[in-house]
Amino acid sequence: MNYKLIDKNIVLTDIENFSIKQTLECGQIFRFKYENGRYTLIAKNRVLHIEEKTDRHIFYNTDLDDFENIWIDYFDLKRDYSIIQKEICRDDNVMEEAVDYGRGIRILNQDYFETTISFIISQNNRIPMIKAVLENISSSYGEKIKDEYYSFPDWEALSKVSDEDLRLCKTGFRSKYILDCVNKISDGKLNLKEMEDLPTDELKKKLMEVKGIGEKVSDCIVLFAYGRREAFPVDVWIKRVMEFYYYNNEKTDNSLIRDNALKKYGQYGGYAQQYLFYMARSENIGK
DNA sequence: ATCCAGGATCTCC
DNA sequence: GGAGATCATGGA
Repeated sequence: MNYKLIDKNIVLTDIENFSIKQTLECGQIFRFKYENGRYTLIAKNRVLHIEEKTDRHIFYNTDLDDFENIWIDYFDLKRDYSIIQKEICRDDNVMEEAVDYGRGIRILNQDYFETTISFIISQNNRIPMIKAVLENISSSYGEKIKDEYYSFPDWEALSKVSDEDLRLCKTGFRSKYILDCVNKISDGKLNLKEMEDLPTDELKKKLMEVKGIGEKVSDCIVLFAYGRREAFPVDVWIKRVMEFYYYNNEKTDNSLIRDNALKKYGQYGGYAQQYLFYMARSENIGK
């Protein structure tokens, strides 16, 4: 990896297995857009513009301090993904194809609260709708960063919002789940920061005490926010693509799919899941 | 119009 | 502990 500051922009070169397009569009994050040839990401209370060229990425209007102290970790740039890719592709032709398809995916290290609320909203919902709801919540209850960009609100800001008002953001039946999460935090029954040291199974169970967080949503939260890369969320896409390729096109219980994946991919389950999800959804496999 | 979406809960057995 | 209906909302 090589990076340098040129005119208030960070130019990143010589890095393998990184694509901002694949990283943002693989379904792990919702608060971004693509416009005029570059991505705009809202995270870490900042607005970041990123352009991807064949031999480099350009991070606009940032500095070395932010890049080194925030974005390298956020984009998981220090990890060697070639080891992971080689390991999960062993005796697995389907995974080879999936890795080849999404080789530039990095699993982000996202904010606990925003990720929790985001994946509560994700249940029985579509990605464009999830993005719209999160934008509604941010512009209504977050703080203005600059221009039309707002931060995602913290739990204190959302604790002042009524169920009725939250529904105006198109959360639908999920508003009561969001409020249950916020209330548990304000009551001290849930502390997302303190939970970061728990073993993964206990962390998952603790999250699942919140109404609206089940097995799959909990898996997403621990994977995308708490760095638990062994987690293997089984959603409709993973279910379809795995039934198609690994289960002879036969209906298979989510719990069985997950248990088998945990055994097969071990500490790399989350990566395997993202490669499969990205390929399946991008190519409409199994649908 | 009917079905479905990065599911979870509630009810009933 | 498993099957089935239900939950808002909007796009296909």
